[in-house]
Parts: sequence; structure tokens; C-alpha cells
Amino acid sequence: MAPRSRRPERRQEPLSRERIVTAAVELLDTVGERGLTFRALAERLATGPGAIYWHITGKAELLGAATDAVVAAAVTAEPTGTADSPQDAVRAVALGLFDATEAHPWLATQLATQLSRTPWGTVAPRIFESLGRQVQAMGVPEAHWFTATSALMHYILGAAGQNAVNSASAPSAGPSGHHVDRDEFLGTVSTAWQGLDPDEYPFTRAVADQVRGHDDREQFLAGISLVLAGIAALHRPAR
Amino acid sequence: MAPRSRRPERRQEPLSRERIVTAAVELLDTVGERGLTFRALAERLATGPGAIYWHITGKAELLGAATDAVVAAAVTAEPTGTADSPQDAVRAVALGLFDATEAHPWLATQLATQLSRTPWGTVAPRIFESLGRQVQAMGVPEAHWFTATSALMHYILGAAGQNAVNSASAPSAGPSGHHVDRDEFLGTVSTAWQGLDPDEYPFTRAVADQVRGHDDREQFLAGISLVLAGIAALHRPAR
DNA sequence: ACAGCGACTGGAACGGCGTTCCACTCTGGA
DNA sequence: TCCAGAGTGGAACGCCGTTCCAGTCGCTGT
Repeated sequence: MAPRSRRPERRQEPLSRERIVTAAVELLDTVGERGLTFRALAERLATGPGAIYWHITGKAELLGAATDAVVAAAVTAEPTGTADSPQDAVRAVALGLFDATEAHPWLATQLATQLSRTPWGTVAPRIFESLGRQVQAMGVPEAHWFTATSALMHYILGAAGQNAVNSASAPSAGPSGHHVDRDEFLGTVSTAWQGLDPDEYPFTRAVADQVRGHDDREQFLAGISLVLAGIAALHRPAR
Repeated sequence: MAPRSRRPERRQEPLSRERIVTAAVELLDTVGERGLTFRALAERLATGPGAIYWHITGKAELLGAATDAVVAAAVTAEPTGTADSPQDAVRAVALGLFDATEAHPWLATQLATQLSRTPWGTVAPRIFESLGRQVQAMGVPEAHWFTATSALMHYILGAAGQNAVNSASAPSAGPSGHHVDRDEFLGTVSTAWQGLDPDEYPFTRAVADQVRGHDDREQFLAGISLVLAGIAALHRPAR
């Protein structure tokens, strides 16, 4: 028999690793890296800190799982129907990751941490696989698969890390204030670079005004094209 | 006895920002990122935590200064006389950073953090300048200076981050145990990749054995060549 | 010679963190 | 019906970054 109404059920839904990770991502997105604490997470899940440890080993695993979840979503997403060429497919994967680091400002730092701390995890293979298949499709000889795919991945991760916006002053979060903040940010960098010592930093000063008002995505894609051109030049000379 | 006519000098050397940063780097190298605490730092400097705050704003600035010090040393170093070509000069700068991340396992994570948190700091311009001068010397048209230099920097930072070894199990630190650990590490990754789902990760599994026993530096330089080839192909078509 | 005064020191204390511990509740199977 | 154990959650522990402040040091004007 099921005596219905009486029991309010210990909780609406039972705690689970998935629910915890989802809440962690939301917390990271809203209050930033420093805001993700076991206490805040417990409060959001209407439980205590101890309960979380039944499902997750510790904070390292929590951050790893959050990173993996976001990367998986970014890499899996197939935005525009089907890509025409392997090169376009590479661009799609790269843009997926790029957009993910913009949507989740904490992602760039975490990617660096996760990949250097536990490269045998699921994050690296996910990215590596989706890029590598396209390298394969481009006709690169097998001996150069690893080199070419690694170069692509390294560039993407490096660029994504660079373009992540500051997440310290989190809670402003204007839904449309994005571009304004970005322009202001670039202006700050440009001005700072122009104020450098002319003897020590002539080149950086010379390109400082190219920084102001440039398009991140465009710049990012230009770099992708550059690496792709390098792959074509070095690893497919006779075609 | 009169209480002290002689003064033992408050300390051998007075506290200074430079001494603090040096000690912080040593602490990071020996006990890792988690081992750098204000208490440990104070003990090493024979003082209290409070004294450090007179010279350094907080932990963020401390980590930034440590990163900057190591990067400055790595970029400034001119290892082998004079480089023959701009391309070789780029390789020299890149290898300097690559070696620095091997000597200081904490550097990769910190670079990502510093560059995404305070890109107007001194770290980014240092790297950007030393790479950009060579891009300039390669004859790249001015309109593409920023794109080409950024691509180089992004690849270098991404690759350096990837190749940083695990620093959690720090204190083994055998002076000659380096290669053994590295081989063991690569073996672990290779085995892990071979054990992936054949349906989801066919490419990663296919290149898994290329991972085992490969030379990090060689691989890194191959990637540099690839980006350089891309620059030559796209930004200097008529020469 | 000496009082005065910033620059600088360092130990104590505070709030908050990750993590551990454990008494407890709930539930499925014997 | 009852019990073993999966699952829970609040209290407590040790350590962290940071702040506070009573001192000490070495210089300055007189």
C-alpha cells in the first residue's frame, strides 16, 4: 500500500551527482569561481555540506565534473546543419569552445587546471577526438595526425583562455551590457599598452590601437585559419 | 646588565618585495601551489604574516609577481648566441617559456589565471613584444601583425599549459628522476586513451600509441613550425 | 642629547573555507 | 515485521587569507 499524502518525501528529488554538478555550474556562472563553496552549494540544494561528499570526492572532482559537463555540451553541439568541409567543421568545434568560455568565464582557468592536473580525464579526449576526426578528413597522413591535432587544440585552448573576460566583478550581469563591458575592457588594455616604455615595448605600442574595438571571434577565426594553413602547407605538400 | 646596548639588528636583511617574491617562487617550486601560504612564507622569511602585507597587497598580487618574475627571466634569456632567422628567434622565445613551465609546474595555471584576470599586467606584453618583433622581422605586413603574433602566443601558452606535469605529488623531486616520471606519465595517458570507448573515440584511440614515448619539446617545436608555416602562407603570399 | 614621528614589524584574532564525523532517516528485501 | 545499509545533514576541526594594532627601529629637527 502506498499511504500517500503523509510523507513529504525527504526532498523533492533525491540528491545525485548530476544535480550537484548542474547546481555547481549555475553557481559558477552567477557568483563566479570564488562563490562556489560547499556551503552555498548545499544551501542551493537544500541540504548540508556533508551530503554532497557522498556523491563527490571533493572540490577538485566537482570542478572537473563541471568543466567536463560544459565542454561536452560545447563540443557536441552541432549549430549550423552540416559543415561543408573538414576545415569548417574544425571552425565549428573551435567556435563552440570559444563561445563556451564566453558564456562561462570560469571555464578558461578550469580548462588549464584540469588539463594540466588530470590529462587522463575525459575533457582532453573529447576535444581531441572532435578535432582529430576533421584532421583525418583533411587528408593529413597518419604520421602527422597527432602533431596537427595537438597544434589545433593548443591554439584553441590558448586563445580561449586569453579571451575570457574578467569574472571577479561578477554580479553586475547585465543581459545586454555585454558589448559595452567588452569595449571598455579592450579600451583599458589598449590604453595600458600605449603607456608602456617606448624603448622596451615598441612593437606592443605599435599594435595597441589594433586592440581597441577589434572583434574577438574574427580574430580567433583568423588564428584558426592560420593554423589550418600551416597544416595544409606542411603536412599535405603534394595535393 | 643593561637591557641591550648592543643591537642584533632586527633581521639580517630587511624585508622587501623582491625578497618576498623570490621566497614565494622557491616555495611554489618546492611545495607546490597549495603549499604557498602566508604563514609558510612568513616562517621562511623569519617574520609574521602581517609584515608581508606592508609590501604586497594580497595573494593575487603575490602570485602575479611570482609569475612575472619567472616569465621575465624566461623571455629575456638568450641561450644560444644569436639566432639566424626570425623564425629561430621565435623558437628560442617559445622554448624559453616551454622550459620555464617544466621547471616551474605551477606556471602554466598561473599564466592562464594572470592573463585572463589582469591582461593589462606586465606578463602579456613581455611575451607579446618578444614574439611580435620577430613577426615584424619576418616581413609580415603591419595589418597582420596583431593576428600573427596573437596566434603564436596563443599556441605557445596553450601548449605550455598542456605539457606541464602534475605537481600534486611534489616532494619526490629526484634531480634525475625527471625522465622516468615523464615516461611513466605518458604511459598512463596512452593506456587511458587506449581504453576509451571504440565507438565514441576512434581517432583518439588510433593515435594513443603515438603519445607513448614521444618527445615533448620536439612535438612543441613541430607545432611552432606549423604556425610559422601558416603565417608565411597567409600573410606573405608573394614572397 | 633627545624627544618625536613615520616606516616597518610580527603576533593575535576573525571570518570563512574544505573536509570529516556521526547520529539519524528512509527504504527495499528477507 | 524488521533490519542492514544507502543516503542525509548539521556540527565541528584545522587551516587559510586577511586585518588589526601595540610595538620597535632609525631618522629628523632642535
